[in-house]
Amino acid sequence: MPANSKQPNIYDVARLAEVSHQTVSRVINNYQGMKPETRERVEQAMQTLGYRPNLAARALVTSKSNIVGILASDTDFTGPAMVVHKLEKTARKGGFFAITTSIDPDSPESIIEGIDYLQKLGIEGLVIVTPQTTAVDIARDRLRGVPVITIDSMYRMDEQAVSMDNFAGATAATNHLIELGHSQIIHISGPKLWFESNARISGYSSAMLSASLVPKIIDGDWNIDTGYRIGMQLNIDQPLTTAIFAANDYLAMGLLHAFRLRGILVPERISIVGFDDLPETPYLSPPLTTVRQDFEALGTLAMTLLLDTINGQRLLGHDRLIPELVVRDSTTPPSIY
Amino acid sequence: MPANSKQPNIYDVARLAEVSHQTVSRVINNYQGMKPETRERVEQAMQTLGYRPNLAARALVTSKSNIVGILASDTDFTGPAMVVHKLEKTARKGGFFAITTSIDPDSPESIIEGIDYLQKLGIEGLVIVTPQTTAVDIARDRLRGVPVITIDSMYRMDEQAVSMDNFAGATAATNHLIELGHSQIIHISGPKLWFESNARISGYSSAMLSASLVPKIIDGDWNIDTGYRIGMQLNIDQPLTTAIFAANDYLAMGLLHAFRLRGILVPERISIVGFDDLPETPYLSPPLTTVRQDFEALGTLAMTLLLDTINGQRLLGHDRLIPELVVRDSTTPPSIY
DNA sequence: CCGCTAGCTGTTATCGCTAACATGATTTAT
DNA sequence: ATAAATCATGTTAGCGATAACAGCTAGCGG
Repeated sequence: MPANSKQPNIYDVARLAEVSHQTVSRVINNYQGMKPETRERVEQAMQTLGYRPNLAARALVTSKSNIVGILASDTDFTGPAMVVHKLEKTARKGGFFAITTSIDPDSPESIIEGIDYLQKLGIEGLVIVTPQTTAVDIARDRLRGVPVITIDSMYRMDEQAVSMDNFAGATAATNHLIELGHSQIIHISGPKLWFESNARISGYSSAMLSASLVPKIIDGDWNIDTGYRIGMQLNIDQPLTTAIFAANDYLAMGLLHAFRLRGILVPERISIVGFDDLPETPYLSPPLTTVRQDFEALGTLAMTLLLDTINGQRLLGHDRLIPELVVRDSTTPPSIY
Repeated sequence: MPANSKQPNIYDVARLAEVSHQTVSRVINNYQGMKPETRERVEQAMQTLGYRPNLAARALVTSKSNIVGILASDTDFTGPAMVVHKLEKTARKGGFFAITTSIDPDSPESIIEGIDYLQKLGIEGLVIVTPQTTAVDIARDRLRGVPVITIDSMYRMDEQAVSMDNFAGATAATNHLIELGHSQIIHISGPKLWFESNARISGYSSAMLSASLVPKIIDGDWNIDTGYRIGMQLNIDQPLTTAIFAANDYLAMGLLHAFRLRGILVPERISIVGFDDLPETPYLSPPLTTVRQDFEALGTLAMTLLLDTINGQRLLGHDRLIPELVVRDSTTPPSIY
């Protein structure tokens, strides 16, 4: 095996098949209008030589890299991970390579660095999965001419984006509590810089106001121990609170744990709703009422849109997925006292 | 901005800086031994033109793609996600691009497809994060000459790999239970095809046998509802069982929930140990004793090794990380009855 | 004051492929 | 039967970079 180590190229194939290299190129590119017999011969030759087209050479001459970028935030949350996974799969199915770069969404430098890195590769499109506002602007500014699509940016409807309708999800969660008869409902929000947080806050507030109730928001983030800390400190008697809508399941789990330690019964004393429907939520004590998002559909949709745009088959638009309320045992009507 | 849309190339820079294109190339490649003044001039020109080297052209002439592949399994578990994340970061820091391809680890075709896909790009190295045996062999067979490194393959010590010592982790978990005084300890395993499962089974069995105890293994997988189902069905009285070592935290969480429903007290009646240290494990009821793995270190280490090998600075070897037992409230000495 | 050696910079060829045009062999139209 | 149109394939040039070597200046010793 050490002998002729070089990878065969298009000329080697051409020689073996006794055609010109251009004919080989035609076979590779599936050109219609050549003798089936010739094509056969070329394919035979490619087979026996184990020929593989050199993408760098092709990229050089066509100035098409066949690569799309994915800019994802540092976090290891399951949602984004599933989205990224589907993005990659869909890209591959569409004949593209997807290269994922993770960034620290709070550091503009990190974002710029990530985008420059992708740009070096000559990406033909970009999907941003960083649900944080600044990345999009930076990307559009630096990647002129390259289609950029965002996942989730509900409150900037001008953007080219695929979004999970967090507003609708939050509304559904809040309305569920309202319909059960709760009137003192607190929302524990996610971090302020995230698209999702804001959309959920809006959805919650809107539902509360529509029911002539007063929104009350406690600032949080996505972490379980934040939920725990808030749960340990929160005074739910004054003013009397009977329900909490947490911005994600981790917060809800932290709350559950804190209330368990404090002897506050869920759902008897207080109802809790989460958001995300993590795999373990049905197995919590009590099983958590939450909002399920179809991340896989989100990823597939986003990449499909992007590829269609690259291929000139469509212009980027705005598409939206509606999450679904999953009612479990952590919510009941408020008890009478 | 629509005017001269073309990206500037090395010749444009050369013209502006009044040097030859080769001199520009020298600047790009940080060649030592040119007049600082010339370099300055060239850098100036690159700056004003917004020049970016074309990687495809470079790859073509150097036959170095500067890309490494990551082959990861379909799963969305946090552990692998963190590993992949660090792999990418480390690759980027080392001047490489990392392209992740997710595969279905149970389908050889999917593996072959993924590898071929990566090979087309001309990857210079590959990290396999599919903790399942077949992928490695396929990769090595198809990617002759390209260094391949595996994450976790404890039981094939000949391989070039970085591994989490699941055997040691499982031993630690089991010994912890033994030292507490348990003698009837069941292991609920992960899926048989995974490296990790087998290593944990071995570690458990070995610890049991060393203590002259009889191993008892129930086949499971990684899913929480499997843990739940097993927990609902398991007869822990006959023979009397006082402790369970679950192959991962999800299984443990499923067990916890089932036992809660059945009124079986944890840890009073039965102790439970998990594996992984998911973020929510400290907040379970009771907080879970588990085994923590430093996935980030694992990813960093693996990619560092791979890049060093590509750069010819080292030969791939075998490196190993030891996980750490984290004792919480779900384990106590067996109660006397 | 000449030639030789460094020290910089320039010239030419080449990587593997596709685009654009050119050519030869057929077929069709008249 | 002959010009024109069609089909299948071949030829040439060039994408943007690096490699390898060539060439030009200085500075130094003799």
